[in-house]
Amino acid sequence: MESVAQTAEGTESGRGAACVQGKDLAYNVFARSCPSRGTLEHVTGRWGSLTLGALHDGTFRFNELRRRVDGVSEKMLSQTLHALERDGLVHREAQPTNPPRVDYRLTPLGREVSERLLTLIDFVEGHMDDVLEARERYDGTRES
Amino acid sequence: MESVAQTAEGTESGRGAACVQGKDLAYNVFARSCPSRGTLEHVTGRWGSLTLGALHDGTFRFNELRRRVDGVSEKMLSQTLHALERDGLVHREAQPTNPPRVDYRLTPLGREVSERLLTLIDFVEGHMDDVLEARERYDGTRES
DNA sequence: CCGTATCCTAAATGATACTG
DNA sequence: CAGTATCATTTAGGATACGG
Repeated sequence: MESVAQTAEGTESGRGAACVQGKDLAYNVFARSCPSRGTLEHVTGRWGSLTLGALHDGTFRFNELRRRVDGVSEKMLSQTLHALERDGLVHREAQPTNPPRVDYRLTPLGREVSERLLTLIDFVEGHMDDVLEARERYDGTRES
Repeated sequence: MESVAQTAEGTESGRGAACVQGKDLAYNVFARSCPSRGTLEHVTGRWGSLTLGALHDGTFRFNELRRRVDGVSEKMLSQTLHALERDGLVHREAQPTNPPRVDYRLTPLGREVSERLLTLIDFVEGHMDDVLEARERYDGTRES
């Protein structure tokens, strides 16, 4: 009987141990080697978050997405889309035409994720002035 | 007069161009080199997201945090906390005692961010079974 | 206890070329 | 168009040692 992750000592409030094993609330990103941590990284990763955010606006082809996610390379977008498709967040539909046409869109699950992600993104964007101001204060009290 | 980022062509719906310059809604993570992208990465990054999530539960000392964020190294936690402090999301309070005692907690802004982040994290954790199932389907239709 | 400094490895990313 | 393959480079990350 080996416990999967002994995150906290037990005295504190929230989110301790417990990853998988049993019935309900079993996943815990705070525990190393919990599969949910990997998925969270796909979702919140540099390109994953932007790709999910872009797909929130509709259905797009590969190169359309590339333009919407400014700065992403072919390789990274391809890799990101594969990971999100594998996790069941993105649906890929290839038309057997010539030239080929491939459409990407969110699955219902992916839509729920991107909804919550966009809530976060919009909040951050909406408070960038506060962040930039905080940075100036932080940097100001330390110039050597 | 050089436009900062020509993300989309204009035909599509949402989130095109516009980063900074003027009055209100000016930041756009989808544009390369928009400062909000950097902050989003601090917030959603591998250790940033877990650190903000851990701090949602209260005030913690450095090594308490290290235990809560299972697997983080001293170096990464230190770096992460500095970035979050600089962005005005985390407050650091050092007592001049011996041995030293340093407490970390969320700022009001950081709390709002972590709230939205946790909404996302909890959703992902709550649907890991769906994700894992999707992965099996994905992998199943492709075993060479 | 709370870190920083250093060194080193592994992973992520970018650039380029090429295929169906 | 929609990618994959390969290679070069950058960056993140871990281990360790040391200092306030």
